[in-house]
Amino acid sequence: MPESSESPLSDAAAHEQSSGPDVATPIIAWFAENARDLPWRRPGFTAWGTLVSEFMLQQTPVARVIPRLEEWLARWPTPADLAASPPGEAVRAWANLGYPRRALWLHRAAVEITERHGGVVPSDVDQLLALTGIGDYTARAVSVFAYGLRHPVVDTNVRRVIARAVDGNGQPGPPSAKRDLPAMTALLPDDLADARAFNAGIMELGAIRCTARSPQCDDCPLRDICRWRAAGYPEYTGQKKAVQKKYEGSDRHVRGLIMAELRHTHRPVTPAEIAGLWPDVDQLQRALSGLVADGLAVPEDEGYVLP
DNA sequence: AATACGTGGCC
DNA sequence: TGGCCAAGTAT
Repeated sequence: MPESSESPLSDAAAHEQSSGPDVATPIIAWFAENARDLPWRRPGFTAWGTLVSEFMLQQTPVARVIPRLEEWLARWPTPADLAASPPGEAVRAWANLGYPRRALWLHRAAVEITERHGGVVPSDVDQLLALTGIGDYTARAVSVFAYGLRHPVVDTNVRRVIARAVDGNGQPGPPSAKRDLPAMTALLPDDLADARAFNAGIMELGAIRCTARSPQCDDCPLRDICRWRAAGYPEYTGQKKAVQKKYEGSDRHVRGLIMAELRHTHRPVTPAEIAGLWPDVDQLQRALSGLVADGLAVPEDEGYVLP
């Protein structure tokens, strides 16, 4: 009799019978050997640091985030420190990370954490979701990575790995909490530490091996069980992603020009200076109004300043 | 549900 | 060159 009677099936293996091959075990093992050395994986990294990193990582590449994150945490080591600064300083420190509303939202979240949670980043997903700028991904990421709670964490990397390895599709369909969370839950190990490592590992796999454009399947821990690979990498036939609009000449572009100007000075930016940023007066006015409406620019006597 | 929202690197 | 992509959220 083999050792199966003496070594019971692991939790992960137990899922196998109803849910296909075990995805978690090879990913956890791979992650233990291949995890990048990133700031938020350092021992002693705080929950606040995790929250800040997750805000910055929303749609912005890791390499661009790291220097800004380190500056940010040196300047504002706690939520209360950030809450005590003007929001405009957060926008300035955000620099070129893009989507500067996130800086405003992060500042607002810091105020909320200070007021509602005594300055301690909450671990509860629903309390995190109630904070400004925190959605389904970030709430779970903070709860899991900062506090070790057991939840599925689903980002674009995770969705892509599951689409390929489990569903046999080259790309995931449109994001859907209704489908994405159950799909990840079905793969999640029962053990707390394993669940955390699996969440981090599958995200890392999507980020550095199972990438969108050039997957390195020969070095993938799932190469023997990946359904997309087994099927010969069929073209994706599902719903196409909405085409990203051209940036050059867009309203976003003009907003970006104005924001760069506001960040680079502590003096009000005059209407004349703003007028010099872009030839189309109507578009410039539209961008400026939008920024004021968003709270990123504030009109003063002399011109516009950060909040 | 579709769209707006920055900035830059990569092939 | 230019389209695609990047740890999403709010509306």
